Amino acid sequence: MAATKIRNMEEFAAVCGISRPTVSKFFHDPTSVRASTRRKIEAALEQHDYRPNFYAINQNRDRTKTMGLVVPNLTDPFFAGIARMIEELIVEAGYNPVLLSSHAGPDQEVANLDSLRGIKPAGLLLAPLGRASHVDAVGEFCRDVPTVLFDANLDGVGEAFFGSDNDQSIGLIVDYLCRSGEPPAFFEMRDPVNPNAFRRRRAFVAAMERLGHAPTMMQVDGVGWDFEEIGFREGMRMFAGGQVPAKTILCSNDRLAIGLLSAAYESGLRVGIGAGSDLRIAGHDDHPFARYTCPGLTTISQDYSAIATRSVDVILSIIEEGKTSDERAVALFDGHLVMRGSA
Amino acid sequence: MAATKIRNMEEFAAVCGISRPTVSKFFHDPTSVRASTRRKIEAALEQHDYRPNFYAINQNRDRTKTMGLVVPNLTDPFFAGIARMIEELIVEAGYNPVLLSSHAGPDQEVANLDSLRGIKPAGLLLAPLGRASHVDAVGEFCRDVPTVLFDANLDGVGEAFFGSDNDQSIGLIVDYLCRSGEPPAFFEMRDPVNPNAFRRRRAFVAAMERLGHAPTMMQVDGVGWDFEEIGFREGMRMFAGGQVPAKTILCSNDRLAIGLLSAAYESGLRVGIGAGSDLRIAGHDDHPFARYTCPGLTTISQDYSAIATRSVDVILSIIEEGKTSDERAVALFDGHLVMRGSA
DNA sequence: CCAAAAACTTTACGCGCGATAACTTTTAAT
DNA sequence: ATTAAAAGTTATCGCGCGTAAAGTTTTTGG
Repeated sequence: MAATKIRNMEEFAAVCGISRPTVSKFFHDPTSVRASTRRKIEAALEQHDYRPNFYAINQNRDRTKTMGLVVPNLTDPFFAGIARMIEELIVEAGYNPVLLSSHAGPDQEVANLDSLRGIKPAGLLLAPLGRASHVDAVGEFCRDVPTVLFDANLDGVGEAFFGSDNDQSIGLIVDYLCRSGEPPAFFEMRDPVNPNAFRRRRAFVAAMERLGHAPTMMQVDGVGWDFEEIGFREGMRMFAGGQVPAKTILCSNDRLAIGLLSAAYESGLRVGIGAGSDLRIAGHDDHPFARYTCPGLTTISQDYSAIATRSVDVILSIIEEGKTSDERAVALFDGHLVMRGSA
Repeated sequence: MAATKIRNMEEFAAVCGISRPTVSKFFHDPTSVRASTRRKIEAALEQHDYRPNFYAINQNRDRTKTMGLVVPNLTDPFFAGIARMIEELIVEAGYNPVLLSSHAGPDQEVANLDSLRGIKPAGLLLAPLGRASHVDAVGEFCRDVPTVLFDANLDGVGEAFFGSDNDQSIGLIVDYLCRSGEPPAFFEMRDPVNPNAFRRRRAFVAAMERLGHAPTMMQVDGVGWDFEEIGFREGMRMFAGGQVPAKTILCSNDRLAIGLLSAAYESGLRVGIGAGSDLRIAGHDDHPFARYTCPGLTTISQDYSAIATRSVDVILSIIEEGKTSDERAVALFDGHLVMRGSA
């Protein structure tokens, strides 16, 4: 590190012995300059730790090298996990991810997009709140900035959508549960905040009817994102006095199931598939802790990796090659059954 | 929304019927202009949705209105939770939080600080990786940007540190465990990545010796952040054949305990305080899922709220009032015992 | 070795805003 | 009503970089 402090690209170019426009080109794309000049610049870079002013670079750009990444709730391990995957892919592609969480609701979702607008992102990867989202506001943003939705769809919003096929996955686990024991009842929140809940409800009804069973719904009260608490509280109520309202319960998501399992344990009920068990409980999502419930939670694992990869691939190609097709790409990936002890 | 698109502050000022410097003042601080002109501007704002160019604003600033927030691992619910708390406080104070996770290790921690440097943040709230951190690089950053550490301390780095008093909290739970049953053995990773592990180890030894017991350490192999997996795997090994290496096990953190509880269950051992129980398991941190383990996990809840509040308060006062004292503020907050069924 | 192509240099302008100076108008206090 | 203080106006500069035009040097290929 030399004593001379470099203030701007002009000074740095002087140190390199190269003109400023060429240095500017170098920072835009190192391969666009002659190998010999590139070496000179890189040599100078090692001695003087200069970096172009981030704000000056972007001031006159319509699009920057930042990429928005907005998820419903970062404290939900599912979204934390997929956000991390996507973040890595974005960084690999040479973009700068800006991670925001809409946990406070649709207003914050819009606020997130609003603050992103000021940053002029090259694109946005958005897992919307879903039914609760202010679709108009989100849609308007998508008209200005290339956007790919994932996890939850909003009809016609964004250039593409990638998520899980709830019909397939719920069908799969309903099939399994019916085949291996009594048909399941469906445990969910009456008025859920999480995006895919309604699709799963419909998928459950469809799957049960397909198999010739009347669908039993267990819709519990509760607001917000504290699903474990809701599952636990309503479970305690259901199981009061050792009552079992159904021999098999399929939860709309693993976090509800985790609460329900805990309630069953507290109520002295044995959950599992063994002979002495009182009921079976299954979930959906393959939550990071689903392996460690007691017993382990039988569930559906979503293909996070496929969702993340496709989402990033598509947003990048839209940004870098322009919109190639008029069609809105949609792909739903299959979930896989993960059999553990609980069902 | 009017048809005329506003391109810059000049045009917007014209629409307002106000001069540009005054409009500039308004955006810097709305109360700094006369109420009548403020109304004019706000009226125009409702019709033309103009926002000052983010990059142009910050180009000539040494310090911006952004605040760095760097944590070791966002997929760890503990850090996700405290990050969210801090984020809210930062937003309330009128700053823009930039959230980064150092999950890939010390190199990424430095890379995070490096990319923050380009953004010229007003300050940084840093939960460092701890022992693994590249202390020199982190320290150098702190000399340029006001920084408050939280959760884990690095000696002499940053303007202040706020965290939990591991001596107090471990002492508290060791006391409780010794008083209510057999003295605990300490279950931890031999070479932990998480910040406070070593302090807790020392605190455990000290607490046991204070009570006149020989400290029993159970140090297991395993690398990375997948603590539940490590706790489960090593638990299964320990409990093989129904063996119980100790009647009471205190885990270095809840995530290890969650894995261990699961292993105990799988091994047919009954965890709890009841008469028929085989062993007791306790943790530390009051993980969001600690309530829902089977049985519920007895643990220590850290005072997240105090840590978050103080950290933000101090960084704000340093930024806005300058460094008032030469002393590096340090405060350790007490943990509280949360008694559940597991111990 | 020579011509064409590629890369580089010099010069100059613009982006959107912050900031200041010098001057004018409005407001508040006597 | 008078006057000083407060607020607003006009004019102008600078920030660090992108970018384009015109001219010069270096590289490449036959």
